[in-house]
Amino acid sequence: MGIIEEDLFDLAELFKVFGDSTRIKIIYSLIDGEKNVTNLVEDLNMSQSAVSHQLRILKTAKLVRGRRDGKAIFYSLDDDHVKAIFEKGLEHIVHG
Amino acid sequence: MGIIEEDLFDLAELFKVFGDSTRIKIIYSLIDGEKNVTNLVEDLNMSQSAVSHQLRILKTAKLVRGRRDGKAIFYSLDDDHVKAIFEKGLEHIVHG
DNA sequence: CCTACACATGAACAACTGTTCATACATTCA
DNA sequence: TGAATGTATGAACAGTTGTTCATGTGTAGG
Repeated sequence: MGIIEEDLFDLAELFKVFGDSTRIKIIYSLIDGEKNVTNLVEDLNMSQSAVSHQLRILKTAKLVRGRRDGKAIFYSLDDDHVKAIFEKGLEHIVHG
Repeated sequence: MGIIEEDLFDLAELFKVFGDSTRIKIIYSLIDGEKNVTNLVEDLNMSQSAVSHQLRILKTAKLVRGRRDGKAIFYSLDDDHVKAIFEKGLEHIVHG
């Protein structure tokens, strides 16, 4: 497993996506299970626009994925790594 | 383990520190073991000032720690969590 | 002391980021 | 088709971030 400079760049980009309060709240909210945008807006108490913008960033980074059901779009964490990274970070917080 | 809003904020702040190429390179470089600033400057091929500025951020976030030996200051990862978080992130990259 | 070396730090500036506001797109139902 | 609901998106703007440049601090040796 040879790590090249590009991997380190990508890694920084990944953590950059985790490094925002709004996006972290979205990820935390989705650990419970999938939620649509309206649910998330209520959960975070933020504007629908702000949440949608951040969902797009999370989706582009392949951290969440969306599934349409009628008018609503339900988002969920894309894979188990997302939760794992979240939890590893949390460990560092609570043991600090 | 009740997670409150402040924890999520701190968590985002933590990932924010990981979310920069220079700092990720420093962390990666320190996985090998402690290094002084001059070593890191050569390793990253960046200005001493830029590296020092980022070291300060990493130190403030308690991700690295410094130990003076004569004129040099040797930096190392502060605890095992740092490496663990780095590696969890890397898993997501290489399986992408 | 004075110089050289190792590192830190403050100011400044360009680049980037996240929110808001307005508007557009998509789907359902009457 | 028209209205209502759910979501996405572009522009714009303030706030933040990382680098550079210049300078300051600390340590060892002569």
